[in-house]
Amino acid sequence: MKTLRQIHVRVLRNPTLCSSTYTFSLSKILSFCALSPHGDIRYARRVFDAIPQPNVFSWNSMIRGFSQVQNQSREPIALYKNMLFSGFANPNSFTVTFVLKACSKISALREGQQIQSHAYKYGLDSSPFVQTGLLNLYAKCEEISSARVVFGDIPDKNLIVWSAMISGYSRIGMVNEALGLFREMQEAGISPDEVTMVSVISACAKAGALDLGRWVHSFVDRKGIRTDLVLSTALIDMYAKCGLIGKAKEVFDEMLERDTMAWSTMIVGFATHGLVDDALKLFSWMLASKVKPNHVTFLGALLACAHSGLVGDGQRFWLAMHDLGIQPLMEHYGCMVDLLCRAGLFEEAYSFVSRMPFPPNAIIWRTLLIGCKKKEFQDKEELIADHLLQLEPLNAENYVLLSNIYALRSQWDKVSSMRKKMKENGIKVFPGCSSIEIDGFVHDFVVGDESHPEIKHIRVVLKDISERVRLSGHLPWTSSVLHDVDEEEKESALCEHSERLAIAFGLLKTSAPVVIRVVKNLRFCADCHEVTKIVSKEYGREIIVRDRVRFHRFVGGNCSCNDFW
DNA sequence: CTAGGGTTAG
Repeated sequence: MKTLRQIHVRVLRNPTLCSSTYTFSLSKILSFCALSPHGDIRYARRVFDAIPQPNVFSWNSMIRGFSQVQNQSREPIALYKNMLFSGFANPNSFTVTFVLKACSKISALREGQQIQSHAYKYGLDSSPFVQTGLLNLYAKCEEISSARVVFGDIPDKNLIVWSAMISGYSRIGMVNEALGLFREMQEAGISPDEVTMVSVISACAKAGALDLGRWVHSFVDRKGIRTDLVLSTALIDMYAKCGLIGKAKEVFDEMLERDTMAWSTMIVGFATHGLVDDALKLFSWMLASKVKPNHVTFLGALLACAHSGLVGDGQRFWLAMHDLGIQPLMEHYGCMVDLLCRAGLFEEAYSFVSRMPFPPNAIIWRTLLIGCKKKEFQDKEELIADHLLQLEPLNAENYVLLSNIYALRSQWDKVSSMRKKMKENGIKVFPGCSSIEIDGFVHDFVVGDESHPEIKHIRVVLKDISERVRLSGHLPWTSSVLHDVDEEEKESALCEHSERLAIAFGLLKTSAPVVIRVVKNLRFCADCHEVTKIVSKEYGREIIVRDRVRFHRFVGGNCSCNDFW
């Protein structure tokens, strides 16, 4: 920049330059300032403002420069609009590509769609870069069916196009579609590279698809695909999320360089497995290796503390975070509230929430609500319930949670008033869903859905499990698979129903550890925990259950995670 | 001067 400023001064002071050379020099200076990692976008802006009629190259440099800066803004879109208004330069395929990328980064769908129509108007829609830009815009905005339409319309699909579509499916958790497309891509004769594989591995992680994840890992090795920083991080996350925390650590140890995300992924992995010592040791090692922790790293550390009741350590991390200038986000507050509630410090949790610098969200209120289940904290219940229902009057989860707490206290009038409120607001319960991977295919189990081709066989196994649970002296769980029950009973049986289905099906077919992922609205309640223990013991099978928060590993009827309550 | 990738609280 220092040298460039000197050149800039010489250009400005040189009276012999003709106007075209002058403009050309300024646009070269501009593009350096806007695009080089050593550049300065504000300097670029000043240079740009001094060019009377910037050409398309200069506009493009500015648009791209502004979409490269750290905190995303609408500046590239504003520049694009100014370009059209100025009337001196028409957008070309580069312009459209850059501004579409800027739109995807901030999920500006409407603007992106307008740019799509400009692309047609200026005849740029045949450019492969514009096509990929559009595909990626829809994918990033989670408009996956529009993305698929764009994908279908691209005649010659190259590696980048396939990767973008697979990544789109993977990001929103449409795992089978992502993996299906990966197979189609190979059938079409396109070889995947490390970028494609990251999305495929991430899809396996989201699905808890261990068998498939392992196959993909060996595929990467077999094809000689470069295992770079990002790919290794994806592998760590996949093994951690599929229950093989030891394998995750192996990948981590083999890495030649590790950035903040790699460390954070490993720390969060340990924390969700209840391996608190490993998580916190890794955190210190990270600091010693001079890698800067970010907000996710601290979330992992706080998570570890919350899961093991380390209140003092959690509070020290909280302060350390402030010292490093990292502003706590909603998630960090949520983690602290959970930490305090689990340790039985409900009053502290409540006053912590009242001191928050921004209004707490529904998750925080729900965490508090679960924290005040103990009788002595009952007085705050109504207050929290009001906040929750005001914030999310249409979320069935809140009504079910409240109704269950009232039932716990035998306040049946309040239970029925919750039911009444739900009916008045026309709220439907979102069915629980579990999934399990067998032979590389992810089976989803949704409450009330009996369409699985092997449903009859599953019922036989369920009955058998039910019988074994009864024989070990426990009451069998309520299940609408086995009996017809009315709607209200069905609702309370949601959790049991789908998890049991998944477990039963897993025991039928696979000898690998059974990983069950609970997707929505469920928690791994004490009842499920008990039944899983019995099943693990009775069937002599290792079962790994992943609820939304962490892993529980059952061997011979014992749960090895040191969960803290 | 063009397009695709990893971690995130209950």
